Amino acid sequence: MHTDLDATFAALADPTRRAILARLATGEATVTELAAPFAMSQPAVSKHLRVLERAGLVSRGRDAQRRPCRLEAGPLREATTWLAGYRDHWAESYQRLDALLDELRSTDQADQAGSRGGGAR
Amino acid sequence: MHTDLDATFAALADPTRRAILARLATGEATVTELAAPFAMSQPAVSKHLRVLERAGLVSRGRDAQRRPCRLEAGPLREATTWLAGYRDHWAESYQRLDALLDELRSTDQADQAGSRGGGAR
DNA sequence: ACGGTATATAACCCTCCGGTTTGATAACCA
DNA sequence: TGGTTATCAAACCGGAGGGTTATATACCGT
Repeated sequence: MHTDLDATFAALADPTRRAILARLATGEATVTELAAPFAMSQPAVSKHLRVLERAGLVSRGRDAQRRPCRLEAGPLREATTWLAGYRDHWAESYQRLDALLDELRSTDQADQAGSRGGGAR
Repeated sequence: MHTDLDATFAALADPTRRAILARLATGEATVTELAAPFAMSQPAVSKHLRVLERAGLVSRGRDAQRRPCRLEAGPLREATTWLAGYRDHWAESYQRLDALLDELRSTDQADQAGSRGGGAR
């Protein structure tokens, strides 16, 4: 379980991969679809997908040549469960973090790039 | 903003650093105290602390020669806020998460005075 | 069977990371 | 003043990470 969190957090530490996850939150997508928005080669994106897959954050099916990617949110839940262990500390330091969090809530949307309305906002 | 999450998740991706945070959750500690449980040199631990400090997860005071470390949970909250954007996806496949979600939701409402939509499920 | 599309693999860069050992800095204690 | 304690800084090393280009693989459509 060490290792799970290791892989999960490491996978989330890259903005390209977080953007891929945000895109996948809107539904399945192929590798080329996922690669399109980025200014990098297709193999680079494939590597990112491999990292996400190894972390269990993405699974892939098969549709002819295409290999559609799907979000697997299990590891995200595990990560959140781990973070929840520090909830009390957020609360302690909350008052002086108030401003920061307000700012964060607005900038949050940019990073989540259209990842459906349901969540944090 | 990307960079914050980059540094935060990258810092959390190492089990030694997570252990350090867990230790600091119980109160301040000096570098040597933090280094004691680990089978690695003190400079290695200092390096980990620097990573945590750069990520804003740890701050340090000064007590004579000692440089006590203190947990700063702000980035953890930031990370959780990001993860919360995927709440709906966890919920799809994991009903046993209800307890955690309820707990988180009630905290959010208390802390943020309903600024966040309660619409998740 | 052929050409095009979608994706993976290989080989190769360069940088960053986690660890080491050694030596420097700074503050206490006598 | 000298010695001890606590911590940092520098130099180094092996390996992993993120990127590239070029090439192979697999499947479709005709």
